[in-house]
Amino acid sequence: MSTVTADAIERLLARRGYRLTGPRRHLLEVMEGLGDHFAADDVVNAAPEVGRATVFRTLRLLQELGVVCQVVLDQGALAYRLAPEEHHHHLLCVECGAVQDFSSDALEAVFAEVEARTGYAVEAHRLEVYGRCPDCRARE
Amino acid sequence: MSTVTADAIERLLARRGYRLTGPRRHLLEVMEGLGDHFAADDVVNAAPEVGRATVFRTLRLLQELGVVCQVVLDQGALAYRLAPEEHHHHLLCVECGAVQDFSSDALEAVFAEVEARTGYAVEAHRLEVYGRCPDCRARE
DNA sequence: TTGCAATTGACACTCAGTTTCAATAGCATC
DNA sequence: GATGCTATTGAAACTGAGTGTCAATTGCAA
Repeated sequence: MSTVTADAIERLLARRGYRLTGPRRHLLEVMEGLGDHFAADDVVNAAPEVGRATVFRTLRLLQELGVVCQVVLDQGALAYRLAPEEHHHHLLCVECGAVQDFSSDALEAVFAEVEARTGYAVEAHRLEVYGRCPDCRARE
Repeated sequence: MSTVTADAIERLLARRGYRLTGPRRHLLEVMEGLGDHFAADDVVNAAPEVGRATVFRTLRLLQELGVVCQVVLDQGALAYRLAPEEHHHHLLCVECGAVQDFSSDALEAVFAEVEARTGYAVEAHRLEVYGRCPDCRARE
């Protein structure tokens, strides 16, 4: 899976005219080892041989490419996550911090309603859901 | 309206055992003058006689009381906003930056589905919708 | 192999938010 | 109205997240 991902991203970068550099490869590997979500500085610390600015630049680039997405934690802090291909939302456990993805068709109806009521043209959105995961619920 | 708000908040603070202090009064007034959303530092700058730490403490307190809410801007930066009483979401114009509120019953169905599918107990959520407002759409 | 533009790293900087702690000030009580 | 206790405040230094600059490096196409 790791090689598939690296391959896919390699092709993605080339197709968009970006170079496949050592630091970019390395950062992707590091992120795969960081769990379901991580702070920018986790990446900086886990890749000491890569410059701080490069970490942030790469994080931004990978977001544009759809490879990485942002997660808004319950207190408002930002974290990052390797993104699945499809459009998705995040479900966060407020107790253990786990993050998992979900998608929902019903959400489209919400946006259609909003457009009709407000006259806005909806272009994007962010939905983060906070709750307690099955494991944490069982544990108490 | 301004006095009603101040009154309501005064009672809210007292009811919860907080003191109604000069800085708290002053910050509320300042926020009312800052438009539909503002950065924390906008408040710091607009109230130079109040200490920086107090601004952040007050912002946090007012969030707990439901008087102020956070807005996640399209690039991920956090802003604040005086909150309407009811539960609501934000609709942001990516062109002019305007923020307005909306609510949606259809969203409840989404959460019910998520709970059923994942076993999570949903406790809270954040939904920000980005688009172009009627004015900006007309202007082009 | 070469050349050039994309990329990098070091470093200093900004912006957002927190911590600490002594000084101040609400507010309940007398 | 004065008193006293505790919540609150302000100054200042600090952390964490992200950006800007610019000379040096390096993919990669030719």
